[in-house]
This record gives sequence, structure tokens and C-alpha cells, in this order.
Amino acid sequence: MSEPKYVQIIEVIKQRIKEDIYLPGEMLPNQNDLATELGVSRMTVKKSLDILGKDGYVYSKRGAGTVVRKRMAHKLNSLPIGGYDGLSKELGGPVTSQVIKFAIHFPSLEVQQALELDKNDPVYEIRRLRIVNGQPYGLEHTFLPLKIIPDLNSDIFLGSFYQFLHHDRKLEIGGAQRSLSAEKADGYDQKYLKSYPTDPILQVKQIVYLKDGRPFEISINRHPYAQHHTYTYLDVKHN
Amino acid sequence: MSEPKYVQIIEVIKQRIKEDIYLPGEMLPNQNDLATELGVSRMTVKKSLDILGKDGYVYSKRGAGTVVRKRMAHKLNSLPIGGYDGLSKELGGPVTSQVIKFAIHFPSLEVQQALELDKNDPVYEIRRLRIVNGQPYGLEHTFLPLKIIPDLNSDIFLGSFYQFLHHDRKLEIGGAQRSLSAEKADGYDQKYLKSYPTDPILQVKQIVYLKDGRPFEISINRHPYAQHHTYTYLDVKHN
DNA sequence: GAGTGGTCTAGACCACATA
DNA sequence: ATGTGGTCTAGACCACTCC
Repeated sequence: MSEPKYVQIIEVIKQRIKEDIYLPGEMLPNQNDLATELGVSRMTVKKSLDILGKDGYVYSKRGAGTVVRKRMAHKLNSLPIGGYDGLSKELGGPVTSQVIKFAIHFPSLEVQQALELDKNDPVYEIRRLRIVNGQPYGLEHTFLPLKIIPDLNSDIFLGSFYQFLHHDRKLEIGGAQRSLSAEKADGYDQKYLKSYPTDPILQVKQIVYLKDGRPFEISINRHPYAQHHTYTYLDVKHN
Repeated sequence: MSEPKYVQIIEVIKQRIKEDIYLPGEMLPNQNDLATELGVSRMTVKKSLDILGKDGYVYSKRGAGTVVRKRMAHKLNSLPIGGYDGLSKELGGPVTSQVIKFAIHFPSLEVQQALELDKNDPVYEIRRLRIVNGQPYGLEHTFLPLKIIPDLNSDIFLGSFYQFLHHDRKLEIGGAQRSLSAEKADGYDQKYLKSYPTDPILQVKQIVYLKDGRPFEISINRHPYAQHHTYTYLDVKHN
């Protein structure tokens, strides 16, 4: 089957916003009219508008209507795709990778707990440097359980790992828990990110979950101060 | 009227998880049974479970059931309440504040754009130091438009500003856009956060929106390296 | 008062997981 | 084959905004 109706409607409305059919700060048609026009029930339209709201495209006011957001949710990497594939588009150039380490071993205690593994469940360990426009963009340190994705080889990590996941392994990402902090540059950072010892490093530690709830990756990603990276996300109240 | 049913159900289920009636890793009753037991329709139960999913309490698998998450979403300040009121509970001690600056003036260009203001719309500017357990916790730099919240005085900022908003002014927060980065310690940081010049600072810049979509605050919050603060949030795919 | 979005229902059908 | 959650409907009633 094709995609559910509410997803199709999300795409239609996004498109109309992009084409300035619905203008920022202006009202959308009301839910009943949209439902009639799109040939679905009002509840389905509402579901679409709710998701568009959570993604920062519109907001709805009871008694008034639904409005296109003025200051759009650009520069967002709130996508639960793990890496920074969302950001890469805005950086102009493509992301290339240099695999520094590709190993297999038993997990440390932290990795065991994060990935809900037994101490005898082996994991892959990958370190790779991400490069954009010839500049070091981030240093990734990733652990993956063989239980979930066996038969990896280092070549996979030269391209987009998340694309490989989706198309080759049919694994779908459900979300992630991210912890951000400011750190001092260590030896790795100085070597690969070309950071000075006094440069602050933005660290993003994430545990990524599949749609079925299994934790499937823990990674620690460090970003250099040089290009003054910011990590932006939307936090919209659920209702 | 009281709260909507789906909110009440969320509270019931949260309570049952807390009381180990529903155990981590175990299945909840199916949606039909829950609906019957709670005296609502299945759609309403589903709405509650969806929100619990987005908040990290449970996850649902089509064809299988709904499971309580094993590694709970603790240590989360993903709440769109603006400040770090969510975190304060876990730090043991209460949060106190020292108001460093309370002023009123016309907005800079950045503030104008963030808050969708005209250059003649005045704003409050507040700088305050947040202290937890006698240690500097964060340095806040906040701008608020008089258009939305007039008649402020500096005493309000000694307590919980967001509580004041909700109870005294009936303003409801709808969400926020946050940008995190790692910065070098400047003069303010060294003076108030007792940071060394080489300490990295975790900076959180946020634009907070009301439920009706109006931007209502921009603030830049800086956190010292000393207690190694991490900023954690959940990023769950919308569906 | 008229129009809007928010909640809720009772039921239907479908996609998927598990056995 | 059975049971589960996901989608969708047509309609109802309510809360709210704005004129």
C-alpha cells in the first residue's frame, strides 16, 4: 500500500507552504474546508495539522484558526535520523568520511546498559571523521550490537549509514535520546578535528532506538569550535 | 471543566508505571481492554498512549502491543517550560536567583527578529545568576516584550518566573526552539560562573513561544564546565 | 452569534507480529 | 488464525475567539 492519507496531506500542505499558496502569518483554510477539498474526514486533517505543528510549520489556536509560522523551522536537525544528514544539505557540500577505527569486541558496562546487552553480546566499534567542504566537521564514536546488525564491513561507513540501514536492512529509526555538553579538546580532537587544547568541543551523546523500541546504537559525536557549530531542535508541547 | 479524558488517562498510566503495576519491558493491557476498563473509546486510549510514547514512557508495536520502556526517560529537561525548572528537582537543592540586571530598552536587530517586534516595541532585559546548592548553575540573559507581559518588576525574577506566568498572567507556553553550542568563557562567565578562561561553556539559546504561537522570550543561558552539565532531550519520530 | 479548533465516540477495515 | 495496534470515518458536543 501507499502512504497513509495523513502523511500525504502533510506533504500537500508542506508543498503549498513552500509555494507560498499558504503564506507565513496567514490563516490556512479551516479544517472542514480542507477535509472536503482533500476528500478525507476532518479528524484526518487534524492529525496532519497536529504533526505539522510539532514540526514547527504551523500552529493552531482554538476558536481562531491555523496559521503558518512566520519564522520557519529552518536549520533544524531535530530529525531522529541519528547522524547529521539533515544538516549536511545546508552546509553546501557533501559529507565525506574517513574511517579511523573499525573493530569488534565485548561491550563496556556503559555500552551494555545503553544497548540493553549482555556482557557476552559483541558490538562493533567505529570511529570516523566526518568532513564537509574539506573541513573537519565531527568525530564520531559509535557502538552497534551484532545482535541487531550483523555482517557489517568498514566500507559501509564511507557513505550514509542510515540510508544503508533503511534500504538494505529494513531497519527503521524510531527516535533517540540525546545528551549535549561542552567539553575540553582531548588528543583525538586535536589530532583529527584540528582543535587547539583550549578550544571548547560540543559533544552529542545519543542512544538511537528502532521503531520497535530496541536500542540499536550509542554514539558520541564531537564537533570542533572552529566553525562554531550549533545544534538546533524544536521542543513543542504535546497535546 | 476538568482536564480532558486523555490527559487523565496519561496520569493514570504514569501512576501505574510508577507503582510497578505495569513493569518495564512488560506489555500493557491492549487498547480495547484499557478502553473498557477506563470507560472511554479506544481512540482516546490511543491518543494517551501516543503522547506517553513521545514522552518516552512506552512504545507501541503494531501487531504486538504496547510496552513500558526499560531505560526510562529520566534526567530529561525536554519540557518546554523554558528554564531548567525540570532539572532543579534532581539537583537536590532548590534553585535561587541573583538578579544582576533588570532594564528596559528598544530591541537589537536579533531580538526584533526573534520576537517578531518592531524596532519601537520596548523589551525588558534581565540578567540573572542561577544558583543550586551554593554553586553557580547558569547565567541567564533574557529579553521579553512589553507588548506581551507589561508591568514586570525585578522581584518576580527571584522566584520561578514560569510559575508567575501561568498563575498570574494566564500565559501558556507552547514550545521552544533551542540552539546549543560550546563557547569559550567570557568576562561574565569568569565573574559569575567562576569559570576559568579555558573552561568550555555550554550555551543554550532559546526562543520560547506561547500556545497561541506568539514568540514571547529569547534567552541565552550559559552553564559552567565545573559541574559538567549535560542537556538531555528525547527526539521521537512523529506518527 | 457565528465560526473556529479540541475532544470524544462507536465502529470499520487494514497491516503486522506471533505462533 | 488470532490478536494486536494503525488508520479512517461521520457525526456530535464543547471551548474558545472575534465581531
